[in-house]
Amino acid sequence: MSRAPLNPSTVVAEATALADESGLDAVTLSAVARRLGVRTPSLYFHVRDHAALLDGVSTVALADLTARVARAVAGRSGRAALAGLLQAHRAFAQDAPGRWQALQRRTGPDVAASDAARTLVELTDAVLRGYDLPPDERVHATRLLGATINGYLTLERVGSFDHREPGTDVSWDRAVDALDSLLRGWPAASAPATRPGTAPGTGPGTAPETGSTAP
Amino acid sequence: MSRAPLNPSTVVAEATALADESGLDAVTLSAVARRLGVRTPSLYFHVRDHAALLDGVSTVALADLTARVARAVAGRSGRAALAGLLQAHRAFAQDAPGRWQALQRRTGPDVAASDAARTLVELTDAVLRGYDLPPDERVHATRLLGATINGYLTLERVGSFDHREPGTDVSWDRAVDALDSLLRGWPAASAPATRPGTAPGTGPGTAPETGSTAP
DNA sequence: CCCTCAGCCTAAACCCTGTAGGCAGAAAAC
DNA sequence: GTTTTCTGCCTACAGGGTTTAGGCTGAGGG
Repeated sequence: MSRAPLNPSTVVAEATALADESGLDAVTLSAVARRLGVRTPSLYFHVRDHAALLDGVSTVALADLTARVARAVAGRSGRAALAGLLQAHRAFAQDAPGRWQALQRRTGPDVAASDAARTLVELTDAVLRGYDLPPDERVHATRLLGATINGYLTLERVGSFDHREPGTDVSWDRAVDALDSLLRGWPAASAPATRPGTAPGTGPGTAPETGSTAP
Repeated sequence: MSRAPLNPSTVVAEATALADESGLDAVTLSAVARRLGVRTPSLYFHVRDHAALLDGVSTVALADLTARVARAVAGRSGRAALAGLLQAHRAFAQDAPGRWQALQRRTGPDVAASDAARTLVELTDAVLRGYDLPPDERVHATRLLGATINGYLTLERVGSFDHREPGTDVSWDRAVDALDSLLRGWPAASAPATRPGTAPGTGPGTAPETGSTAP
């Protein structure tokens, strides 16, 4: 096997492949170096350290997820868009488990500040705009939605749902219905003390509250 | 410092304390041995391996969480019980972060089959019985509830909510309202093909779908 | 007394992360 | 052409971790 020169994206791609095959815990510099046919210290020319390597995987993962979500919600609104959004997340977690795991960790600031992170938030907000939510409630709904997606996929992944019937596909369908129902009938805030400065803007510094992580 | 003889629960207790102080990743056999004033290999008389040590922490965590939930929902029903359940989880995650982390991992079968795990499911089901849910929908609601709790606490912990206002306490309150609203108005299943064998029993093999993990 | 065993120890194999310094070849400068 | 620079790899090593194997010691039992 002839050895092409390494570069950072090659190193990250190999780490990403390894993560999806064997889980994120298997991504060590040693293992990646072995797969690339070099000695471990040689990788330090291309990635700063182990955490930077994992941030690279997180970045790839975020771009992938964002692209999937964009495709899934394009041209849809209301429940169909919501279902698309949710299913994109679940399919991502199932198709690329290592990449998905890479989004469950606390990442460096570059990942949180990336364009993909911002796009993902915007896409989620776009889905929520199909529901008649008060503007200052949108951030709460976004967070709850992201929490639910992530929580569900985590529990599914670690087997928490394996111990009783029915299988998780049915519960997933029910969850989509439930979330749609919740968003259509989002409860009014009981306290009238709304703060004047809480517009749910998605400014450029916003990392996704919808499933990926931040520093 | 005189050295009392070690035993498995002492070793696990030290690991638990270390987890809460420095995070679950800091729990290595070496670190625990150092804190106990013994050499690392000496721990193998008391715990089988690293995974078993972490399972020990998970077991302690589960018992703690279950006790907290039991206290929080006792004598309450409806929204108050739900709020108590949710707040017990959140307080647990904040008071004992390492213990909480220990419940986010895939554990050995003993943890999933423990009495505490079963009790936790039963307590959650008891809370849900305060809502007018069809019996065969209860499992879906339980899973969604557990997913949401866990997802929220995870995202909060890794800082996903740090990037825009308002703070997460407000979103938490809104989430409690939202979940209460959802459970009160749980959507009917659209497909009439209910399977005949799907009674939502909480048999003794049931591990908690409400936040802890399974093998 | 001797034997057993619990509960610790050391030694060592193997793995990982990261730093320091060295080497070789290609490209740029003279 | 030669010399210099730099990229991109290497080895060596320090320091940390996990685990197995075998040894030692003191207490308890026969």
